[in-house]
Amino acid sequence: MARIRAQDYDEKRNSILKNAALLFADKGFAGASMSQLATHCNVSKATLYHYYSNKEAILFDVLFKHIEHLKNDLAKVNLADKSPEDRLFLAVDALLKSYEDADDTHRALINDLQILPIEDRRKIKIGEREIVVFFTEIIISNKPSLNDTPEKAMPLTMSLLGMLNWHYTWFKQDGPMTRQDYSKLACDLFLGGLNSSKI
Amino acid sequence: MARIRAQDYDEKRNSILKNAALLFADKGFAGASMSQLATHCNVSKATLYHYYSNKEAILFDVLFKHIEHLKNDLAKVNLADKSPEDRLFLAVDALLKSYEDADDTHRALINDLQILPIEDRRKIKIGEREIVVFFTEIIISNKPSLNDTPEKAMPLTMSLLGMLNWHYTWFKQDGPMTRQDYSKLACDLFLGGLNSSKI
DNA sequence: CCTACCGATCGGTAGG
DNA sequence: CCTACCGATCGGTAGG
Repeated sequence: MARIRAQDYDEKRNSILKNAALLFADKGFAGASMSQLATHCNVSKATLYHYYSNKEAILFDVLFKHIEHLKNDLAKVNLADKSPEDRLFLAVDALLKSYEDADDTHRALINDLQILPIEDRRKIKIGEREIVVFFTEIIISNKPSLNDTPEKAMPLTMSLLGMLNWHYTWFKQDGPMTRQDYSKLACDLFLGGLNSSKI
Repeated sequence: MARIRAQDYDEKRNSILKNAALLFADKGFAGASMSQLATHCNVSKATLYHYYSNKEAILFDVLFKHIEHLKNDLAKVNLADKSPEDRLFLAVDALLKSYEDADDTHRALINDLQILPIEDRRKIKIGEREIVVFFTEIIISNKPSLNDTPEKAMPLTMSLLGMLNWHYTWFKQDGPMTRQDYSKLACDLFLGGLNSSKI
């Protein structure tokens, strides 16, 4: 009989990731200590080193899985047989929804990515770029003439992603506007601008 | 005869602020040590404590002066006798220009503000809110009907500021597009959307 | 000889 | 404004 992993292996690993994201987001990578993380996870510090070889490996796993999660949620959206406008709305709404339980990880990505060694950083950046390309293609399907002015496509995509990625700084969970309301507003604003005479 | 300050007092203080912003932005507040900062400034660690009572006081000064600088640059823009569209463009362009030599400080503000104690944080937030109000008023002058739907004005303002504040993550100094080019594009996109039928 | 940890402590370095 | 340090805590690892 083959040896098996502890039955709560995945559960514990997920607890480490979740608490690490929270601590990294709140105190920054250097400000969050392994001791604090251990306390938050109700395990010993040695246990953390059983799951991860060092602190950086935890940060990498947090950020990498975050990007994978976003990519998965976007890939699940069924865009076939939809109008270009609907495709944009569905993608924007899926991204904001995917951020919903990942605000900590989102903040850790923005604040702490540069801590990682170049090679790890590159692996994260590749995933980020896939998401950018995903949105760029939808945007171009909404304005095919962008194929003639490719130098405009990137700044326009980053303008939309700027709106969405900045969302966490001001959005109030218990305000009058839901995340889906904002998806609609951001899409209307962006598409209205994209189709105006000046762009 | 009254005692005078060292003739290079301001120069040295500015060097501390500039190098601190760079280190905080690159390594995060906790990851940037006072020893490293002293080395970067070519002074001893004790000298830093002559200018600032502790590490947090340096962070506060970096962030507070950054906001003051942004507010000053915006206040200098002459908006009188300008069309609403021109007012928005001038304000957006002034903000992006003000960010030009302050990318480090901008990143420190985004990453490390929450490190500060609540009272200091509040002082920074007050300044940020003044900037938001400044832009909200210009946006409303471009679409007076927003006075009837005030719940839309804030998310719209934050959408514009999201584009501008996210700019540092993708903008390349030596790319084909200048900051002023992007000011124009962001304004056209935003105004086009603002004036479209859906908003 | 493995996996899954624990209490205690290492050599260095942090802010002050 | 320096050298010389401190109490404490850091990330990481020892034996069992």
